[in-house]
Amino acid sequence: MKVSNFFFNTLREAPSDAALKSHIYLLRGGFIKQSSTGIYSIMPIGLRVLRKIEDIIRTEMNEVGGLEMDLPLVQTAELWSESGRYQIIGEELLRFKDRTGHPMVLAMTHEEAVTDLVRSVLSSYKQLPFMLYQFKIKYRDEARARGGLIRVREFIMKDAYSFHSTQEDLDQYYQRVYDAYVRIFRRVGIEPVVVQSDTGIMGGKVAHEFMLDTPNGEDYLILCNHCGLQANREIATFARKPYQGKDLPLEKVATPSKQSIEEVSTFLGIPAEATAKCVFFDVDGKLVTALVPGHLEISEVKLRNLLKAKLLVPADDALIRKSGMIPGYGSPIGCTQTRVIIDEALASAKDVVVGANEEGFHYAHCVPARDFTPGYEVADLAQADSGCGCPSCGKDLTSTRGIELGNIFKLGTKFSESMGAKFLDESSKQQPAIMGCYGIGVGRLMASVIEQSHDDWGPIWPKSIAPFQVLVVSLAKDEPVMQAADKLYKDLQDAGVDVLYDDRPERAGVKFKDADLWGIPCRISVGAKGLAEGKVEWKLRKQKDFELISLQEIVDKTLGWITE
RNA sequence: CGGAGUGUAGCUCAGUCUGGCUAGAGCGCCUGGUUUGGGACCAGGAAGUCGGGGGUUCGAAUCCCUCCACUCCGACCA
Repeated sequence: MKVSNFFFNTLREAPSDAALKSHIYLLRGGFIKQSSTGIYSIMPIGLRVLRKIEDIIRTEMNEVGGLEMDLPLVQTAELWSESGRYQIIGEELLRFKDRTGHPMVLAMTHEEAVTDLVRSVLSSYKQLPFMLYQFKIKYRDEARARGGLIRVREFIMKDAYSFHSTQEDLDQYYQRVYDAYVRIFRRVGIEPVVVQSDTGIMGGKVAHEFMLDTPNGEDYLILCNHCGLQANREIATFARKPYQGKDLPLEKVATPSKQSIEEVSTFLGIPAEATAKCVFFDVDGKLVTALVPGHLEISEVKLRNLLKAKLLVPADDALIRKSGMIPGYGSPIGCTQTRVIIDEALASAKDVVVGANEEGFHYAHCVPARDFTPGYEVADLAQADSGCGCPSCGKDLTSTRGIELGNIFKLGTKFSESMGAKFLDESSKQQPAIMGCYGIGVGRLMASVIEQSHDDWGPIWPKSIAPFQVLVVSLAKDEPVMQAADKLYKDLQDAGVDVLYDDRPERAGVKFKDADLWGIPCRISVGAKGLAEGKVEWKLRKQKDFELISLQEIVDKTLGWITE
């Protein structure tokens, strides 16, 4: 491809609404154009990167026996009612009516569609197992798209679905996909952090997320640097260090207008760990009171999973007071009208400060096991944080942020059961297929590679997914230089190299700046000086300096570099 | 959905507070010339419903009302 024939633009300055490096360089290099919030057009050079990422994923999916197919983007509401998700999922699912007034949705994921497809074909265990996958537009009506391609509304996802006759078969296959995922991310230049994750509205029990470790990530990860345990903070378990004070009788203390943990602990001169944080939730219209040690946060995901709640939101004052609790001074002591759940750490804590359920008063020296009457439940409720104990080795955990690149779920029979994707087993018994599902956001992956690989001048693509592997630049308009550059371009093309040729009559500086913004990993410059000695300049994007290579050797050197 | 902010040329922005000539600059783009190794220079040129609507006023990019779009933080997130 010649640049003079290419449709592109590069920006000297970054648009002011881009904050992340990946967003800035995708815009400046002309890879993408924003159409509206979270919706982007992909320019030719950007599509070349996306396609190369897709090819890598496709190869690895085929490697584990995947079969590529294509499912509809527009689906009927009935399909989503069958699984129950039409009712459960909120506004993120875009609903609309077709011309006949029939309720429809834009698919945000394809479990329903694939299960519908499979149930129409599946009848016997002899057909199992198999895995179907696709690269498909998803639409999610995100409350807040952000960060360029990191979080968008419309995006291409590789989604894959496997079907099995036994749990063992799924377990085994799940591990194969896990390994394939690690290979995929390594091939695009990312060493993923794999964490245990919540299964959310997908149902199922086991799930992993493949994350890019970066301060710009929107997920929080809990890691143990000693034993290697890794989990999403939403579900990370940890070893408690319950506060152990003195054995003293409960004592009511005045804490006038001190409501927050910080205010109370400062006022009483005690550490935050020596308090109990009392948080109220509205769970399907009923008040649930949850308590964690004062220095920790509640994990709403843990609570939601525990309660199997559909809707869990912070309770408003009216609901709290109606149930006999006082906001800011709440505690389970003497409370009878709400369900009380306390974190494991509090169950064995001693001498903590809790609310007195009375405006302006707290209780000191509380021993929950002794004083929380009439009753309570104990659960893993608190969100792990750096400094908490590792649940397997006991050492301190650390916290970091990450971008979720892909995930894998053991779905089980959630969809096959509710939608009737069943088969006859060896003993002629009807069984629901056991499913797994596996996703990767392609555009997000492209952006993540830049997040991890760039310098002050632009992205640095690994050659596996670069828009072109090699860029040939002519540095002068005079005939000998142009002819030599033309010939080199043709020679490289003939040798099968994926090459872009900057044949524009621009100054060298302009071409070099564009080359950096395109991030093409190898640049070969043809100039008058070098040509006088029969040489051209060879420079890798990630290196500072170039070396002179003779025209006779340059094609072989390039081929050698490509197959390195 | 809460909080904060921004909307003037393709991009970056000035002008708005304190209303007043024909709405500006740099970059980019077009024409001609001069240049030619890290975003050159000179001359000329095209390009704007000042986000939309309504209002106040002799007069609105500027003041008021309202709607919209976009960004960031938070909530939410298969």
